[in-house]
Amino acid sequence: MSKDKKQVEQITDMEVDFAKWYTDVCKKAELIDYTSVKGMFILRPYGYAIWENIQHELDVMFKEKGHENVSMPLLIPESLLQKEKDHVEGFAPECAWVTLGGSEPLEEKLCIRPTSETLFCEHWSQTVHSWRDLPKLYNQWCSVLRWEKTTRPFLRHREFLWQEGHTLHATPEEAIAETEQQLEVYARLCEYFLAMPVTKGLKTDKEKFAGAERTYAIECMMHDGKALQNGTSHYFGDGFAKAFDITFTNKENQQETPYETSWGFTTRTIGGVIMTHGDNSGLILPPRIAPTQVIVIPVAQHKEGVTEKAQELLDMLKAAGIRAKADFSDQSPGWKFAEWEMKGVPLRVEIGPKDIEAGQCVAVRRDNGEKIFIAINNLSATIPGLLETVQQAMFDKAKENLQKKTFTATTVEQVKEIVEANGGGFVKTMWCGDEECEVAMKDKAGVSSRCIPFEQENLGDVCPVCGKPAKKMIIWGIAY
RNA sequence: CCGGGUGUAGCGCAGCUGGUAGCGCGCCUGCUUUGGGAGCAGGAUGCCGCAGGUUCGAAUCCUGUCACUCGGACCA
Repeated sequence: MSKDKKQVEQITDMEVDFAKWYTDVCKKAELIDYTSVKGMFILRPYGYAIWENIQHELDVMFKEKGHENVSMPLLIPESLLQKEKDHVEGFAPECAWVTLGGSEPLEEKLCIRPTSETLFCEHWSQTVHSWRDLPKLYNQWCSVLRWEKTTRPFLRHREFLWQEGHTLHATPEEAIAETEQQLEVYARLCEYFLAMPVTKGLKTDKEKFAGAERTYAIECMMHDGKALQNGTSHYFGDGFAKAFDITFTNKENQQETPYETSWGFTTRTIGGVIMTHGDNSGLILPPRIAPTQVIVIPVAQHKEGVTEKAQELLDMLKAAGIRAKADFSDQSPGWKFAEWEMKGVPLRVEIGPKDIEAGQCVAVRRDNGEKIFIAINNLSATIPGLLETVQQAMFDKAKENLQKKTFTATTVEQVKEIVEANGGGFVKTMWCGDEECEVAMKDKAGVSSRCIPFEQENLGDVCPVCGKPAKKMIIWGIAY
């Protein structure tokens, strides 16, 4: 084993260069690949498998809450996009347009959907007539296009996969409840399945979605101290419905305007998983979402009985409902260890001649490297619990990191010092609610508002920027 | 979009005072190995990012362009 080879294969240490570490992991764990068009990424089978698992868990939760999946068109006529003023102002700058059909110029140019509110609205304006038609609880799995200036794997694609939920309700109360309910679904996905602790809250007016009355979001803390938003849920009031002339007849035979929501979750979160859990050996995947939960590695597989025993273990694990694979390739054991660590498989099971003789195998945890000897007879009974242990340990570790990077401050100078010392972090302060102070905080301390958390604390009664009475506690940070 | 860096084999790189491309790893074949990225022997692989220009001749010089990347702005 030459030193040079190791250096070639190794990823950059995250302490040396976190950004390089991140892209190294994305590429070397074979999650993603670049294409010849900026911001257009290939999700390779392993990366797509993670998305499929996320997709499945979300889809189950959506359907439990009564949502139905639909498929809307890719293209939006310019006139349709322009119906809601705030919405078009927010999205038009990053829209891509189709102006030709074959060789014929189009009469009206068509926007490649950056999001589909307008399409749902147009559809509902024609199909919703009665209170009996409500609520509409729709969801779409698709990709959307936004012409971003800076792109990064998972974190910012020009085309990205997501789901967008769109719902229509008879009352504001019902719509708001829907918005909050779906935020909880996202929080559940992050915390229970992805082992990422979240901070739930409301976006400021400055940061809210174009056209929304309220935007809720969940914010996660990455290993380097930067914040990542994972999922947003918007309450539109009746703004869109009015702009698109959606009305229904209520029980009293009167015309009313319904209330709308939308909520979205994207592949960006996979970037969040990488930056929350990964280490210098590569990816670490939470067991509940890992495409492969257990990798069986035969040691000295040319020796009599080893391959057969490894196959036997694999069959046992699969029979126990575990997503398991075995690596029978002719690479050396050391190579396989490093490779599957890179790919973040939560548990490795080694089986070699010595183990077979002892009637055992060795399980190694990806999250902390711990080796556990397991009698082969007990394998199927032991592994599920071990996967649970890993899942929980990953959440606890991420939570610890979140707590370590969460601070409170009462002055702008303090915010600045904390952020500079920690490369980011969540800094909680009071806030008067004025956008001017929000902008000033960005200028003076280099942070933007992340959210006004549901869980409020009393950190005093004045705004650190203007000194006027403060209404709310807000969280600041540096966002991806 | 503004500023810095980088594009040469699958990966990492050398060659860049112009003369027609090289190293390491990987890959393929064979044998020996196998508990932390194995060893030996043989073999294959290049629109030198792309497009123009200068020149007898360009990976090398000039212009443009595209992509990656870091910072900033913008954005969810």
